[in-house]
Amino acid sequence: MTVRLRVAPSPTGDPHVGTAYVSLFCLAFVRQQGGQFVLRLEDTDRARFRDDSEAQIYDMLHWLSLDWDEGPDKGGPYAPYRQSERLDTYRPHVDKLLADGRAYYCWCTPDRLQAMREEQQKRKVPTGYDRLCYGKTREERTALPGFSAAAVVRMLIPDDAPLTFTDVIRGEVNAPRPDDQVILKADGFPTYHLAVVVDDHLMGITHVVRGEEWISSTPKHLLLFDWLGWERPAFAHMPLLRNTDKSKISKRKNPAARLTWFREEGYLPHALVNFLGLLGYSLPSGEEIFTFDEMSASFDWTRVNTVGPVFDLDKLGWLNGHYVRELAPDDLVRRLLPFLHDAGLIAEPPTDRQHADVTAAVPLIQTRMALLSEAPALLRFLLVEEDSFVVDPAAVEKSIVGNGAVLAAAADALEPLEVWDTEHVQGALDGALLEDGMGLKRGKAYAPIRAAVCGSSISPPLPESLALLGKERTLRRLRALTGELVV
RNA sequence: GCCCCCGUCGUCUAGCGGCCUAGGACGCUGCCCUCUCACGGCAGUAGCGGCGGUUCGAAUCCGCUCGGGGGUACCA
Repeated sequence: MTVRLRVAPSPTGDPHVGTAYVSLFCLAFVRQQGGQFVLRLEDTDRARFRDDSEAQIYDMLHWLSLDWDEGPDKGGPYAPYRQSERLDTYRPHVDKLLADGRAYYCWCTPDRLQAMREEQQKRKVPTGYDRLCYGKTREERTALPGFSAAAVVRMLIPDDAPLTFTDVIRGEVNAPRPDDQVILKADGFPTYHLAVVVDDHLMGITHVVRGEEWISSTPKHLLLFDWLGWERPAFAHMPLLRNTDKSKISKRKNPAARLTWFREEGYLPHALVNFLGLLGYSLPSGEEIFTFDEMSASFDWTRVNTVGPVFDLDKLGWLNGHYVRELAPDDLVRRLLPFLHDAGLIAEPPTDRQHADVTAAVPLIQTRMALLSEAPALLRFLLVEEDSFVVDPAAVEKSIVGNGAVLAAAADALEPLEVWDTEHVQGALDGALLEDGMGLKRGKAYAPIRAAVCGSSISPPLPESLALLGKERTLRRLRALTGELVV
């Protein structure tokens, strides 16, 4: 029997990091077992529906190479994969439950339900529907208060509803006793609870993998599977990703809750995948740097933790830096180009000169960034339009004031160079400024030059930087600051 | 309020009764390398929430307690 798992995001806004997290674990298992992974859109909430969300979900999962075998975009034997297009498939099951006496119509208004809950809370009893509508015809109900013309359908939860189930991550789990849950809304759409059960069964899903937040509604699903005469799937409730304050990760408190944020900030997709695999999970080998295939090969649900991990950006940054350093230089160049363009440093597409400059400079900055978005600051001195070049005032204050003589000496030493490369530049500089020249230590000598030419007190190695910059710009920047600042 | 889940360094984790005076990683601190910043190398810092049991022996099992989280919707 082949394993079939699914991820079921709701297109309600920016794709959520939890979708990628759950997808990764599903896929690790599916690929190991040779099963299928289904992408299903749970778009039954018309109020929160966002039009562009679906395309973004595809985009981000593709970016992460978390690919599905069946879905709304690629079809499959159980199409359609959008719940909004499956409305007809839910209705017969509702009718069956109604006919079997497992569900009933309810005409209560939202106001009445809210008042009822408030009153229950005041009395310190569990909140839940009071079954005012149960067993009544529409006509009988009309006479009572809080009547609404549009009816919903509710489950009739029996006293002996099963509350225990086996979770492949947690073992035996006790879940709370459910309320008479609405399964069909007044607008004719099913609620998540009905739709998920019907679709999971019809699509042959063998393992329901979802966030821990769903544990409390699992008994409703159990009941539905049983009532409809369907075999229950296996359940795996993943730990919830957390904000720093331990609350469930949210877009409001944490930029990392939005998947698009990672790409915008210059994280590498395989770094993010590796990091997500580290949250609530560890490989048997103890290795922390691993690929999807390595994770998949040894994947085991029982190794998934039950505690919700805090999403630690520091560690992700370190991992990203590791992967940046591992990139082939031309690959890094390709990934850097969009960031340099967004910073206004290069054209789109880049000129040959710009492309050559970036290619030559990449080896100098590869160990100097954790995120791709840090590249513009590192390469600004090289790529900026000459008349836009400015020296950071803090660097002027710190390294240039009082060192005009060093700049002048450096310019004089570089001026006659015929061959302009790292070796010759460094030779000229050292000859003029170190023991055979001004008698300075290299650190002392290079600081003002670095500030004047690179515009900052931090830069890639100096001789290499000057070699890339070229003689003309180097001398112009040195001369621009020599005169007025000599003490 | 009611119900459920969970509890090892600041963070991610290893541990599944003796191998633990608790291991690794990130972070942080110091040192080395060094033209700045990084990278790299080395060292250090810091934890089994608490209290009772069970046991010859508990981070590992049980109970209570405290703490955290989630659910409690015609949202998913």
